[in-house]
Amino acid sequence: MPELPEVETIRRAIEPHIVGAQITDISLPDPSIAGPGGSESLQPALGATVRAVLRRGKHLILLLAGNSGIVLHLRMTGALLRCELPAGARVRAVLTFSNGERLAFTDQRRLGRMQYYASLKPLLLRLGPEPLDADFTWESLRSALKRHSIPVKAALLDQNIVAGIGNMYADEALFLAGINPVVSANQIPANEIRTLWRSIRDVLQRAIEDGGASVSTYAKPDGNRGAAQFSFNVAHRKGQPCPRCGAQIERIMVRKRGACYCPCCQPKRKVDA
DNA sequence: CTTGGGACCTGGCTGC
DNA sequence: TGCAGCCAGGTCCCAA
Repeated sequence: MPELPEVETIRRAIEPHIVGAQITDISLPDPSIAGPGGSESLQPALGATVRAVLRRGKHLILLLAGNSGIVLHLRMTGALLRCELPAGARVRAVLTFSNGERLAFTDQRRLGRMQYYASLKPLLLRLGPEPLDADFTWESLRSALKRHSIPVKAALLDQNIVAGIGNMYADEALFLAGINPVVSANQIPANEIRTLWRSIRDVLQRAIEDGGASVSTYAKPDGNRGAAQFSFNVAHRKGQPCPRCGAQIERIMVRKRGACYCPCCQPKRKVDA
């Protein structure tokens, strides 16, 4: 599923091809992708020039005039392709540009969205810090987690606490930090939060370098698959051996979401060393 | 303010 | 074999 590394991979892949070009056509085979406003809500973007391609959390943003833009969210099964469409692709929207470029938004499950924002400010302010930016410090993570009694896994998925982390990378970051997913966010000692902070950044950075993780429908804009899934320690590896200790990886439900972890490397209570 | 639950969505899987 | 029903999970909305 597209999380921060997948969206960042897409951003880097399309940016050089559409910055400076005008949007000459917006076709919506599935108007519901634009939300309640339907096709008409995207009309203001017609003819506009793409000034930059940005990412904020899991949102992909085509920055247009002033503070306006088109915001895409791929949710579960969305993909953005500038290649030949695979057979059976569920095309929900097609953007055509003045330089001949064409981007197809495919989305099997129709949860994805592509919407025009006259001002991007509310969206940008609503989300938590970017985990790879300098203002995301371990102290800022500590103060955010201090306010929450929910399981730390649920806290990492909360886009207001930190933006861009989804189920896969939350599991991976917690594994690297040796933290059990059900531990309350405000019960984690400072030294472990520092380790978690570093793990979050390491996991995301490495996944970007690998072009994202293709575990289901995710593909890069050129149609190729990412490679980050080959480096997973616990995510999507239920029943397989932990790469660190060999114990069997378990899958439990945390707040209605699946969580994969190593019961040996991520104990609820630390044993004295 | 925080927390929890349901809704959305559909291909793939499970079980009768 | 056929099919009902569950499951995956990111986000929004509502209630407590």
